[in-house]
Amino acid sequence: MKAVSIRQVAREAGVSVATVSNFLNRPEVLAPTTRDRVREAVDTLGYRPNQAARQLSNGYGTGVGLVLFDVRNPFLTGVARGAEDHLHTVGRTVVLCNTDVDTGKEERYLEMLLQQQAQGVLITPSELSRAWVDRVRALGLRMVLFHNSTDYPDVCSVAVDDVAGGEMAATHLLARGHERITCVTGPAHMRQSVDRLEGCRRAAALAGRPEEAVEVVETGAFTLDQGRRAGERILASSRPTTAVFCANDLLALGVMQAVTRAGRRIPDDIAVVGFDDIESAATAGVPLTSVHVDSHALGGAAARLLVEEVEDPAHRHRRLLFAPHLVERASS
Amino acid sequence: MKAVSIRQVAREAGVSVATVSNFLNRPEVLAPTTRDRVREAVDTLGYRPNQAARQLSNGYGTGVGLVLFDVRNPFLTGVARGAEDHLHTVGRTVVLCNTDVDTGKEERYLEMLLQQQAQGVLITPSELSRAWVDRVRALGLRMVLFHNSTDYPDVCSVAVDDVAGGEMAATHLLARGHERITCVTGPAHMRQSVDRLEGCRRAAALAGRPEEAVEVVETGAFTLDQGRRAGERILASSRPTTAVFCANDLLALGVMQAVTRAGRRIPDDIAVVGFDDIESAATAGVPLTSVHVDSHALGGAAARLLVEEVEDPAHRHRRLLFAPHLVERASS
DNA sequence: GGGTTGGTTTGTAACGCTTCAACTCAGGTT
DNA sequence: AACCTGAGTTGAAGCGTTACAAACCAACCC
Repeated sequence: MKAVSIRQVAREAGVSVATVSNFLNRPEVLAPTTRDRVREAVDTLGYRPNQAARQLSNGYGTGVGLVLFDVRNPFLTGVARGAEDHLHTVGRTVVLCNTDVDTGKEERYLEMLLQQQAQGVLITPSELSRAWVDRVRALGLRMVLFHNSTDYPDVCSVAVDDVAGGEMAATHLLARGHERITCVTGPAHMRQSVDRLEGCRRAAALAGRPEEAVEVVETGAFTLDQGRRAGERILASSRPTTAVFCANDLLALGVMQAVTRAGRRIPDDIAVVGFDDIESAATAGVPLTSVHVDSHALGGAAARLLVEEVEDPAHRHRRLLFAPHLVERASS
Repeated sequence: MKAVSIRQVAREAGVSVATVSNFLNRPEVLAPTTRDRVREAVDTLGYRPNQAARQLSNGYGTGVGLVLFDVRNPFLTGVARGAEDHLHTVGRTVVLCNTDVDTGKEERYLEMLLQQQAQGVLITPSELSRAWVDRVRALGLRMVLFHNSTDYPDVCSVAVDDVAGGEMAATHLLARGHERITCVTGPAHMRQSVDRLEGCRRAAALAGRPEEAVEVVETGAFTLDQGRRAGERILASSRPTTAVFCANDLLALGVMQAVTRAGRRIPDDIAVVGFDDIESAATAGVPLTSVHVDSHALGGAAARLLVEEVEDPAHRHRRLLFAPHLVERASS
């Protein structure tokens, strides 16, 4: 089962190996008759160029590292699929790496990708910093970050516009006639909490509502359980609400459970809007209105940026911000 | 930014390249002092072996193809993660490929993996047949299938024991005192429908119930919408039911929506059990009892089988069947 | 007829590593 | 003193490709 080499093809076609190599890489330089002869030889022998040899000679391979916190995160799964789709069409190969936000693992993966002479990495950086960026740069790895930060103009990155998302959710609720909005956020130090809340406030301001029109309920984590508790707090509040915007779908589902359990109707008594549009949002008892992010497009865009960086010497680093959109369902 | 080669390390350490190569691959043959000298040279120079060169010389690479219908399928996402985890620990690299059940795409991916001299593939075959297996074999690609079939004893495969799963779901319901069970299946030609139903029937038989104790409701697809319709049909039935087992969670969630909408209570009036234990099962309005499959373990097992096939000449092909387990929640 | 041209083709030196037969040499045997 | 042993080391031949400079050659020009 010895693989066919370029030399055998050359012999079969009665030409030199250089000609076969040209056939593979620059067919247009060959005389038409030669081209046909080589093509035939390739077909009859079932020749398959050896990627390793190619890479050794070229100095770089076709691999691209996809370094993610965890593919199981549905958002990242979409990103992975989007990246793979595009990279495949441009002849690249995707090497999947899960870091679990562990800088050690991340480091080892980058090291491995370097040995493979990967063309670059699409990465959710575990610990982004100037030093980190510089170090990866120094390794000679090109990269595109999945990260929402304006601090690194010398790296390409793609991210979601959380402020815009929060704004569209709140605008939607206000347009439905709700006077005030209760915004359930995650931990205050997380960018998502901050930005989505800011979008919410901006919508209120734009609609001419006073600042108190947005009431904040902060939770300790973006979980179902925390959502349930937030829901109970909201119901027990002295100033009842008719509209709740949650910075994430799990929180929203939790709030809905609490509300339903208390015998209140959704959306009649209380309208709820989430963020992320996870699968559970659509399949919930009362399907949840949510801010949807096109993770597939995001992954594709990252892939495109990387390929551009590799192929275009005039490449300029840039940051792509993706606008989400609202998916209206029964909960609002 | 020229990469350091083995030759430079050899010079730095004052030894031959063969010795450095030995240091890398069989350190135990070196004299301790030499070993230290080489180690030091490697460190100071920051040497990183070139994977392509290694592969060219060895005749095979470190890559393993992970060829799936679609990583976005939550089950396959888990499989992917499980496979990656294990392959990483044994120094392999995962190449992600999505086929969308398109034999053309699948074919192209296998071709590509062959050029990369991948060690093998873990695959959800788009169209399994004797001919297909033989062809992939002929290409010289080792493989492990994610497929539930006993027809190919000459290939390793891993799958879920659907019969056992159906049985545990039904046993659970019967143990709760339900006299009869309505089993909502997907299309009758799909293996999952058949096997899960069979498990259900087996449980009834084992519990000494008559055959009519299991009533079948067939649907056209494993979707939420079909579940809703099945639910309506069940509610409208002349022979009311108190327990429903659905061959998949989406069907179960649909049934639950129909039941709740009709003002009946879960689990008081009707108990529901699903299959797959997708995320939405846990986050549903009434958390859904479901048959859980450890996709991570499945992926890991497939990876292990492949590695064994590569490394152990005495390897025997085999089929691994994974027993699922029931996750009891509020719906039953 | 000799010279030029430009389209084609080719010989061969890398690319960086592994492997294996061959070699070295200190220490032990006879 | 001649010989053997075995641990440690090494030179060089690949592995399959690419790319470059050189060679070839038919057609064309003076």
